[in-house]
Amino acid sequence: MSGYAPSEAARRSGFSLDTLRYYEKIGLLADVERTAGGQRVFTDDDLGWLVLFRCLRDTGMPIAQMRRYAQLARDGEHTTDERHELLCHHAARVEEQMRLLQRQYDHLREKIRFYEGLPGTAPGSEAG
Amino acid sequence: MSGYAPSEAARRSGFSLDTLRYYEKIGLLADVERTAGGQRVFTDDDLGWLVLFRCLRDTGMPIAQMRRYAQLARDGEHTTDERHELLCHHAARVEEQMRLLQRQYDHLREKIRFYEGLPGTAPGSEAG
DNA sequence: CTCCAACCTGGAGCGCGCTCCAGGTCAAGC
DNA sequence: GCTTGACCTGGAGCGCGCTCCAGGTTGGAG
Repeated sequence: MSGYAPSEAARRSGFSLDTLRYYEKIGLLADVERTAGGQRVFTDDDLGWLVLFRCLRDTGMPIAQMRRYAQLARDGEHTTDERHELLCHHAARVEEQMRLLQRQYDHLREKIRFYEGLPGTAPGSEAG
Repeated sequence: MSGYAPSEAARRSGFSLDTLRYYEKIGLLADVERTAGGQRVFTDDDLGWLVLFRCLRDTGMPIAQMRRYAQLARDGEHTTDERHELLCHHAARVEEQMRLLQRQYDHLREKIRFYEGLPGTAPGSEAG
């Protein structure tokens, strides 16, 4: 069950080996277990964190904030409120991001419609 | 109607003065008109381009591709097919981006639900 | 005519998030 | 035991998209 070689962890998480090492180096991923010889062994727990990091990264959270979250989690149960709040704030930002993306996507579609000769919109100021 | 000072163009477009100069320098914005003394005068047309650039930028198009699009537009009418295609490809990428964002947002919401003690999900591997 | 805020230029610098490298170590298979 | 590919470290480098700076010019208000 538990105990993945770096390459396996990379494959499963979708992060590169360098990124995994980087995440540990900057203290995002807590110190990863090692073999006697010093090679990393990733646990299911580590993998769980990586899934979370991918989620947060894909939704645009800066690394500094992920670090903060991870640190809070390491600090123990009494930080759950703060972690909850952090995620809620982030979710609100993601919602805003989704609205903006949708709006600009609509603009883009309008522009494309213009190229397809369908009316629907006056060309507006000429920009390509 | 036409003829905006740099600060006005910045205000209207939401780009900084430095960014406007940068966009011209790299050939994204075509050569902007100047006063006798060399100060920029932005036209409605320029503003139209800036609106488009904001749309493309907000949807994640790299500057190199925006440049390509702008160059095609400058090259004339016979590039409309290619421009259309470029925008369509981009729109497809944006759709994928929106799906990913939605998916990860759902994950995030699930995580938040977990903090709120509502069941709905097993905690899964412990990651904060 | 004077002033000063807004503008100009070329070029350096930055913040982010990795990515790559050199030079060395580890460990599984033969 | 030897080979070989995966792994280790510290640190430099990169690509993107700006952002800032110094030192000089412009141009509208008073």
